[in-house]
Amino acid sequence: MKPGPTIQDIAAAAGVSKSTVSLVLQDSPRIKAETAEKVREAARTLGYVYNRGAANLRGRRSTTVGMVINDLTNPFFVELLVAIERVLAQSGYTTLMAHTAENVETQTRVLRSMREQNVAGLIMSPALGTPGSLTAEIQSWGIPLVLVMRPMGTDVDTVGVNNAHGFALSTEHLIQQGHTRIAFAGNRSGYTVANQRRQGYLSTMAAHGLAVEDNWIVDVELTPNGGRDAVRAIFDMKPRPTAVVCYNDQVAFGVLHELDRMGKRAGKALAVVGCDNVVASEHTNPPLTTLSAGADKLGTMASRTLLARLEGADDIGDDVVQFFAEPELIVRESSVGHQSARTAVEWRKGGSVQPARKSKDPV
Amino acid sequence: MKPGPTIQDIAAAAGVSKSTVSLVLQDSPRIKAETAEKVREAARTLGYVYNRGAANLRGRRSTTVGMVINDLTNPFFVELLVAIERVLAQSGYTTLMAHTAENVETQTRVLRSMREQNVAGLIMSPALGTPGSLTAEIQSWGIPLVLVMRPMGTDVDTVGVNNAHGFALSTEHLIQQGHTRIAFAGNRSGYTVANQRRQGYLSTMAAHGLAVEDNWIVDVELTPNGGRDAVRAIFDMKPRPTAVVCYNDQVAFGVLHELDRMGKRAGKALAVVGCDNVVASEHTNPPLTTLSAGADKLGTMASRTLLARLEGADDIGDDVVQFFAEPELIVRESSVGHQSARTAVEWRKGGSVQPARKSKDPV
DNA sequence: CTGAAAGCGCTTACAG
DNA sequence: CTGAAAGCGCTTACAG
Repeated sequence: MKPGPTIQDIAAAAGVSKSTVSLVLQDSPRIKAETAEKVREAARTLGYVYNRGAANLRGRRSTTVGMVINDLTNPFFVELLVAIERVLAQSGYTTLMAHTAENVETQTRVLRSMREQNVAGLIMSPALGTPGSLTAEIQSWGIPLVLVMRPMGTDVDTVGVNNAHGFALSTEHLIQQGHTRIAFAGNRSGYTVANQRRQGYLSTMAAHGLAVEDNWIVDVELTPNGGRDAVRAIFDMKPRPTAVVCYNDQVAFGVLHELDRMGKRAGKALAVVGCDNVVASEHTNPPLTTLSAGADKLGTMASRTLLARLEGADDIGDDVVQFFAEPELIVRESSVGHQSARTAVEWRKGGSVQPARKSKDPV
Repeated sequence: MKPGPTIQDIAAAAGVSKSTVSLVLQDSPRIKAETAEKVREAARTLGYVYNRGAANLRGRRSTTVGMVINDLTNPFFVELLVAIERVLAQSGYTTLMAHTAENVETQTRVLRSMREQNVAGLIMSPALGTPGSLTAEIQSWGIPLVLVMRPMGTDVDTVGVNNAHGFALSTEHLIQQGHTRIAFAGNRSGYTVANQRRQGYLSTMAAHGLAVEDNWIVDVELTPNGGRDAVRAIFDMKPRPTAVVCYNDQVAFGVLHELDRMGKRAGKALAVVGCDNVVASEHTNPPLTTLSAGADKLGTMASRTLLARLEGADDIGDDVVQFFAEPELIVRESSVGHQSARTAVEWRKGGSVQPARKSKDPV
C-alpha cells in the first residue's frame, strides 16, 4: 500500500486549505462553485481516493454494517444475504459478512471482531443454541441489531415468518388431499422456529381430529441427508404415513431423492411439502410444494428496519419492530396425485393456494 | 453509538500512559507483567473495545479484505465464498462482501467503495464482460488482487480450474459410454471460461473423429431455465444427440428437470454431465455426473495466495501465481444406462473415474 | 466564502 | 521498563 494523496495534497495543488477540500468532497453549498471545481480538478489529476476510515474516525460514525449469517449451505439464507447486501449497498453502506456455520463460538468471535471494526449496526440470523442473553449484550453496545428468521424475545427488532401459520397451511393442504397419516421431518425441539413449525402441524392435525403417533415426528438433521433418513424411517412404520411435512426445502430435497432411489415418486408414494421456496425447489423432480415467505422481501425488510434505526427515522419510533411475514403455499407436484387423494389436476395449474395475508409493514 | 472508553481512559484508570496501554494491547514483551495485568484489568472493568479503525489509520495498515463475487445464485460461488471467508477469518482478517450479480457497473461501484474502505487486498471473480483493463487498474492501486475462477491474462494472480481438461474428461466419458452425438449446452462465445469448456468438448470430439453439428452447441442462459431450453432444442433435432455436456450444474439441473417433465429419465433418454459438483448435484433425481475441482480447495488456495501477498511471504516470490486445479469426473446415474451404451452397473458403484493430477501448490 | 485549529483513537520512534 | 510527543487523514465548530 503506497501512500497516495491526501486532502492536504489536494489543498496544496488547488491552492486552498484542507478545510475547503473537505467541504468540497462533501458537496457543501458553502463553497463557491469555481473553487469547488478547481478542487475537484486537482483531486482528479492527483488520483485522490477518499479515506472513509479516517472520516469515520473523526466524524464518529460508520458506514459499515455487519451481517452475521448462520448457514450459507442453505440457499434460503443466501437469497436473504443477497437481498440485504443489495439494499444496504444502495443506501451507501458496505456489508461486512461473516458465516458462523451454526457455531456459537464462531458467532461470538465474529461479533467481537465486527464490534472492533466499528460497524454501525448488525443484522444477524443467530446460530442455533445462541444464549438468550446475547441480544441484550449486543444492544448494550449501543448499535442497532435486527434479527432475521430466528426470533429471540420481544425486546429486539425482528424480521421473520409466521411459521405456525405456514405449517398449518401445509398440513391443511395435505389433509384436504385426503391424507390422515402425516409425518413431520426435522424435529428440533427447544428451538423457537422448530417449535413453531411443529406446533403449526400438530395443532392443525388436532383441529381435524387426527391422531399423531410419536414416531411420526422424525428427528433428523436439517439437510438433504436428514431427509433421506426420514424417508427410511417413515417406510419402516406401519401403518406408514402417506405424507410428510418437512422442516425446510433442504430436508425435502433429501426426501425427494431417497424416494427416487427407492423407485418411488414423491406425490404418488408419499406426499411431500417443504418450506422456504428456494429457487431450486421449482426444478426438482418432481417439483416441490413448499411455503414461500419471500427471501427477497424479508431481506429488504430487515435492511430497511436497520437503516431506519441508523438514520433515526421518526416513522419507526421507539417501538420494537416485530415483523412476521405470512407465508403462502406454492403447490407443485410433490404433494399431489396420491392414490388416496383427490385428483391432482386442479392443483397442477400451479400458483398459490392461499392469498397470504400480509402483516402491516413496520418501517 | 455512545462514546465508550478509549486507551486514554484505561491509562487514567490504571495509572499509566496511553503508550503503555497500547503496547499492552499489542502483547508487547516490553511491558512488565504486573503492569500489563493492571492495564488489562482496567480495560476489562471499563468494558474497553479496541478501535481497529483508529489503529489501522495510524499504523497505515488494514485488516479487511474485499471479496467481490459475481453470482451468488450459483451455489458453487457460495461454497467458494464460505471457504474464503473462513480462511481469512482464521488469519484475523474481516471480509467485506459484495455481490455484482454479473453486472459490470455494480462491480465498478463496489470496487471503488472497497478501495475507499481501505481494504488490504481483493479477491474477485469478475463479472462477465469485465474490461481487460480492470486488473491493471486495480493493481495500480497498490493492493494485491487475486482472481478466482475467471482468468484475465497472465499478469495477475489467478486461482481457477483447468476447464479444457475437465470438459475433455466429460466428453471422453460419454464417448466411452457409446455416445457419438453429443451436444454442448450453455455456449457463451467470447468469454474465456466458456471458450475453454467448449474447446475441451470440441477437441475431444475431434480426437475421436466425431463430427459436431453446428446446432449441437446450444446457446442458452447459464441457469436451470437455460437447461430446460436446451432440452427442448435438443429434442427438436434429428437425428438428435443422445448426450449433453452442460456448462455447469445449474444448467444441468434444468436439463434433468425438463427431461422429468417430459416423462424421460436422464441417463436413459439423454446422458447428462454437469460441472462444479455443487452439493445439490448429489441429491438430484437422478444424481448428476459432474466435474469436481473442489470449491473448498479453490477458496482456500485463493485466500492463501492473497495472505501470502499481504504478509509479503518470501516463499511466494514475485512471480505471478497461476494455479489451475485439475478437475475430476464424479460419475453418477445421469450419464449412464443409455440403451446404446455399455451396461451401467460398473459405473453405479460411484466414485471418481480419474484420479485427478494435482498441479503444484503455489503458496 | 474560506482558513486555522483542535481532535477522533490509536501507534511508533525516541528519550530517559 | 515507561512516558511525552508527533501524526495517520479526515471533520467540524469557530473566526474572519
